[in-house]
Amino acid sequence: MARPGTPTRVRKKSSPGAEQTREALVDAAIAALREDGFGGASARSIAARAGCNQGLVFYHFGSVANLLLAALDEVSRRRLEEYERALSEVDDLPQLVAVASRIFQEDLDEGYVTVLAEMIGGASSTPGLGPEVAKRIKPWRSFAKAAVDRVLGGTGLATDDVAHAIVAVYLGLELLAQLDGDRKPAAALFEQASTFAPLIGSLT
Amino acid sequence: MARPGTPTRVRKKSSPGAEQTREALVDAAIAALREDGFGGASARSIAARAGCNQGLVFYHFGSVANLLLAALDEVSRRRLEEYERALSEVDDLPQLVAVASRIFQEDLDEGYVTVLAEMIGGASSTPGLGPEVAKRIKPWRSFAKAAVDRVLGGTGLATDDVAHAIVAVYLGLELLAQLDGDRKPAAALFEQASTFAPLIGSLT
DNA sequence: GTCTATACTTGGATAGAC
DNA sequence: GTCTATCCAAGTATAGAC
Repeated sequence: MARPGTPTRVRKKSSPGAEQTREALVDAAIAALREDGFGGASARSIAARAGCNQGLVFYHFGSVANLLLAALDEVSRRRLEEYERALSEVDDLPQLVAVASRIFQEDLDEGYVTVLAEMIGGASSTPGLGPEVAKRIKPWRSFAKAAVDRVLGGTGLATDDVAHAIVAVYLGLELLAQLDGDRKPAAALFEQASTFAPLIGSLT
Repeated sequence: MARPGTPTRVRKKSSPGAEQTREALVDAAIAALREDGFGGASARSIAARAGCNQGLVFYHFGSVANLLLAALDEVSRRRLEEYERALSEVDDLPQLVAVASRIFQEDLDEGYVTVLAEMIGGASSTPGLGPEVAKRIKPWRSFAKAAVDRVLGGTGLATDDVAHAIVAVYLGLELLAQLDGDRKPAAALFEQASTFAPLIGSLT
């Protein structure tokens, strides 16, 4: 939300190497996007979170936009790894909904989807950023399609469209949850979905 | 009425009246949010679009944030009016999907949902803006619920959750369409929905 | 590699002329 | 009511010391 209180510090003040600093900046950028949004993710605010100097943003990443893209890369890497792990347990639609529910809860708690949504929304005001963000969102969409194919494949359904809708719901629920500061409606929705999943599953 | 010697000046010729300027600024703010996003909607960029001076933003609205909220108000007013008109033609789920499809297409073409999504996303980086935006999004949610109730009411379904999901899909599809510069996936999704609507309708 | 200092730019906001 | 001028804060980015 809109910066109440002290921002999250992700690194203690010692004398680290280059790799530590890069990581600290990426983590700080994630935190900044999550807590202050795209507009609040400035070189200065990120560096303050990382406990290092503002100039290091440009030394290590060349520009703020590049650092934010690196943050998006990192979030994608972490989550898709977790998603793959979770998807391997899934065989049918009810299971998928249950797993998706748990994972989405994690995503909201950790603010990962916030990072996605803020980068997508923010891309419109930074020339050239859009295509780079799109490139990094693509794996999420591919994953969604793979998950849908796994449980609805061979049913003649247009899994492309279903996957697209799922990503849209994901982002939209995040926007609303962020706006309200309330994740309960999203949770309730997943509960509804889990009661309907067997029904839909039996239709196919 | 006008006394002799003091002709009533309806409007100065060289400069527009206050109301015209306000409207121009609001329209310009909508355009700025749509084309340049929240981050690109500065007092200077908006005033340039409106063809007037930057200082007038503060004279008429006090702050940029207030102008953006006025823009959101105007978008809500325009669209909800249109929505109400459209909803009155609707009696069942297939009709609702058809009407929603047409309206959503309009929303995308005119960039109305972009304004919503940008304001929601941008609110995280401007202290105090979140609650104000939430207040203005509420009518959209109420409308969605009313529409859902109209076609699914009395079926025991949790229409609150369904309406919440619909708003989420709406915002999410917009984010993705904006990112890709492509509205076709959203259109395809509505087409899918219109083939499934009768099926769901018959279930209830 | 990291820090300090600084040039440059943009944006929010106000004062005062017209 | 509108415009010009200006101040001030914040942000990007670079140079150079350590």
